[in-house]
Formats: sequence, structure tokens, C-alpha cells
Amino acid sequence: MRSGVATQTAGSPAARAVVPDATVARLPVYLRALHALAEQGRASVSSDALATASGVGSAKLRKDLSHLGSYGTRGVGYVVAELVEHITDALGLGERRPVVIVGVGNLGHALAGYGGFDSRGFAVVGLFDDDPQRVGERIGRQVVRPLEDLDALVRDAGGPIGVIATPAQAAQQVCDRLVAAGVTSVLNFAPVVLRVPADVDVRKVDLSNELQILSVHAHRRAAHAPVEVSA
Amino acid sequence: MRSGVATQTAGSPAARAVVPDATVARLPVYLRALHALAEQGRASVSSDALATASGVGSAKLRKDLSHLGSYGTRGVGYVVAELVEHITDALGLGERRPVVIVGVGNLGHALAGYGGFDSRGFAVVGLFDDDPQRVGERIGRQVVRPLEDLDALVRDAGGPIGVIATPAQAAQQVCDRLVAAGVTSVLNFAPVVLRVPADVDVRKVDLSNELQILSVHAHRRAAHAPVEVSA
DNA sequence: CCGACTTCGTGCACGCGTTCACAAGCGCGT
DNA sequence: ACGCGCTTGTGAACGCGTGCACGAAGTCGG
Repeated sequence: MRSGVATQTAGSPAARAVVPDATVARLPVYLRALHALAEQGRASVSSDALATASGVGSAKLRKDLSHLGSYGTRGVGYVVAELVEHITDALGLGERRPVVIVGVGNLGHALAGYGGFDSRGFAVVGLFDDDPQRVGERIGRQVVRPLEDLDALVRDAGGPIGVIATPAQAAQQVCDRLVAAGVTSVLNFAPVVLRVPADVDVRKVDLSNELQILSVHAHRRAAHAPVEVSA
Repeated sequence: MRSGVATQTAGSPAARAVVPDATVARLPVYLRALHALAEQGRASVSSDALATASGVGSAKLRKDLSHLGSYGTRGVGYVVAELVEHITDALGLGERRPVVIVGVGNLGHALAGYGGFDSRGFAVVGLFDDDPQRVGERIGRQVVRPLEDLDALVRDAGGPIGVIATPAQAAQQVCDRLVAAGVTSVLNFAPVVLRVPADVDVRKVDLSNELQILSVHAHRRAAHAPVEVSA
């Protein structure tokens, strides 16, 4: 299936020309804050208010929004609904994006049952595991399938995002299989560095890494300032 | 996050004076690669080999390691065991660091059962949930406790790292409670921006955010290069 | 003992991202 | 209609991180 969406949104050609990665990484945060504001009934927001809600500086937020050809009104702020629309568009979430999850262990199970996907523009279209005991299990509105079905479903879904939640030892093999089937975006929870072709995008989430980074800061704090704050 | 206050000349040697945050974020990756090499029986590694295994450039790796003192041998490389020791030390993982997990839903359950903590220098010392039905449940070698016990255990553990795996609506409240009890490092899985005092360090892991970032790249790829070479 | 090879450590330049500060633009009250 | 205040959008300076390229240092073979 060829992507007809390429020229569909011709309304703002220069807008999506270049959006810095650092900005892209913050857009989801803004989007979430905007959704929260929308549910509170707010119709418009100032950059300062939105920045505070997102935990960033107001100048940074304005520059970020300017990168995607922002529609803000001077003297007033941003129209919430409008901004939601533009960010959603910039994120490529105009239509629901399919996701397949491989590995239905502890983490995969949690991911499959996580409600945040559906409400954020994603649709889990497949769960896979190579353990025959797990195949057939029903999680959410999906049934765990054997790895043999992976190729067909990936092609059928038209380039879904692949989520790897397998043990470390199986991750590379699963990744290769996903890539071979046509996946070009991978979210990896396994604690390994995946080797992929240059045209495949991988993001890694490693729980231990995050804890270790926190540990450094905690250690620094403890070393430099022996907790004798107040008595 | 008081990252700007890095100019302290404490009693510690110059080695741990200043380690850039970007470097700190990569140290766990190196450490994992080193552990893998150690298990393969490798006694020493060149920067190039370790860099490849870690998915970074060799120059970057050498510079990173230089920030925590030069412990490499020219013409040979780094002694694996020695480097593991130094990185572990730099990460403040000389002794096992306690972790408490609040929220034992899907994700919290997965985290509590995750074996990666124990093997990486962390010890889960407490699981908490405010759902009476969950209290008393046994996960791994811990039992789920009520939130009332949180203060006492946090003080007893001596400033553990707090992991928040609650629904979004409860996250801020739980965070406040952790901070009040003395926690200064928080790993947040809830999709909210936590408000904390300046001396508390928060890292956020948001599954939806990661997917949305991937979505952008996938969308760009689809828009720019519809790979349809066949006629 | 010496030369050649290997690999670390690092000075330097480049580019990206962040931050400040201000001019331009818009609405509102008078 | 007109100025006044508020907020956006952005130009410019700053700082950090990255990558290159090379000197320094240590090992191995002759």
C-alpha cells in the first residue's frame, strides 16, 4: 500500500520541512498538557501557562511551536483545539498508527494492557510470543499469536511500529525479523544495543539505565551535602 | 535539578569533580557492554570494540571515560574488570541502592518482577499500593504494603529511589508523599509532569511519548521517500 | 636496544540547542 | 478611532556536546 498521505496535507508545506529532534521530543508533552487543558474547558492558553504545565521555559515552548509554523494570536495566546490539531498533525498521528508488541512476559503484558496507547493515537494490532504456552492467551482485545504469523501481520498492517519486550537474548533476533518484514520504527525495552540498517529508527527504553542515572545524582548529593538541612 | 551547581571542590579527588550529564547517561550502556564482555572471558577491550558494542563512536567513548579519570593502557586498551570497577564507582553503585515502587498495577507488577534490578546494583525494598485488595499480595520476595507504611520504610531505607507506577491522577500525591518522607530521586512512569522542590531529581519514562516520537520519524520517512522503485 | 605499530587521551572547531531580550502584532477599553 | 498593554515570534549570544585529527605513550618484534 503506497502512502497517499504524502501530499494530502499540502496546507503547510514549509511547516513540516525541518523540525528539530529536541523539539519533536517535547511535542508529546505539550500535547498531553493541551488535552488536559481541553478537558478543563480552557479555550486558549498563553505560552507561559502551557510552558509551566509542561515543565519547560516559555521561550523554549514558543520557539518549539514556531518550528511547526505555529498559529498563535499575539496578545491572547494559542487556541487549544487548534494547537492540538497542529501538533497531532506534526507528529504524524492524523490517523491511528498500528503497533505490534513482541514478547508477552511481565513487561509485554503490562504494555498490552496499557490503556494509554489507544487514547494517544495508536492501535495495538498484534501480540506475539514464541512460548507455545502463551500463544492463545487473550489480553485486552488481542490474542497472543506465534511468531510465525508476524511477517504476514506486519505486511498487512502496513509498516507498524514494533515494540520489543522480549528477554535480552531474543531481542536482536526478533528485531531482525521485524525489520525483514518491513518495520522501520522500533521501540526496544530489552537491555541490548540493537543492530539495524541505517534506514530503521530505534528508540531504547531501559529501566536499569534510568535508575543508574538517578543513582549518580543521588550519590553526588549525598557526597557533597550531608543531609543536615534543618533540625 | 540543580545541575548548574557543578563547581564544588569537595574532599573527593578531581576524578569525580564534574562528569557531564550526557556522559553519565551513557555510562550504564558501557557498563552493560563490559559485563557482557566479562562473561565472554575478555580481559581487555579497545575503545573501538567497546564503542561498537555500545553503539557509539570510539572518540566519544574515550572522551566519556576520560571524564572519570584515565584508566586505559595505550597500545592495549582498557582492562575490563578495572573499568567496570571505575564506572560502577562513578555511578555511585559501590553499594546496593534501595528502591521503593509505588503502584502495583500492570506496570508496577512488571517492575517488581523485573530481574534486572537485582543484578544491576539495586534492591527493591518496598512495594506499595493504596488498593486494599492488592495489599498483602506477594511479588518476588516482597509483599505489597499499604501507603501508610511508606514514610517509615523510606526513612528506614535511608533515602531510597522512588519509582512511581501509579495512574496519572495519583502520581503527584504519591510524589509529594515520597518527597516528604525524604526521597530525593524519583523515576516517574505516570504520564504527568511532577512538581517537586528544586533539590529533588526526577526522571520520566513515558511509553506513549516514545511511540509518538517514533511516529514522527515514520511519518517523515513515508512522506519524503515513497520507496516504489518497481514499475 | 631500537623502531614501528597500536591505541589512548585531548585540543580544536563545528553545529545544535537553549536562553535572553526585544520588536511586531493583536485585542480591548476609552 | 486610537493608544495601551499583553503575548507572540524571533534575532543573537552563549554554552554544551560531538567529531576530527593528531600527539603521547606503551607494546611487540627484530
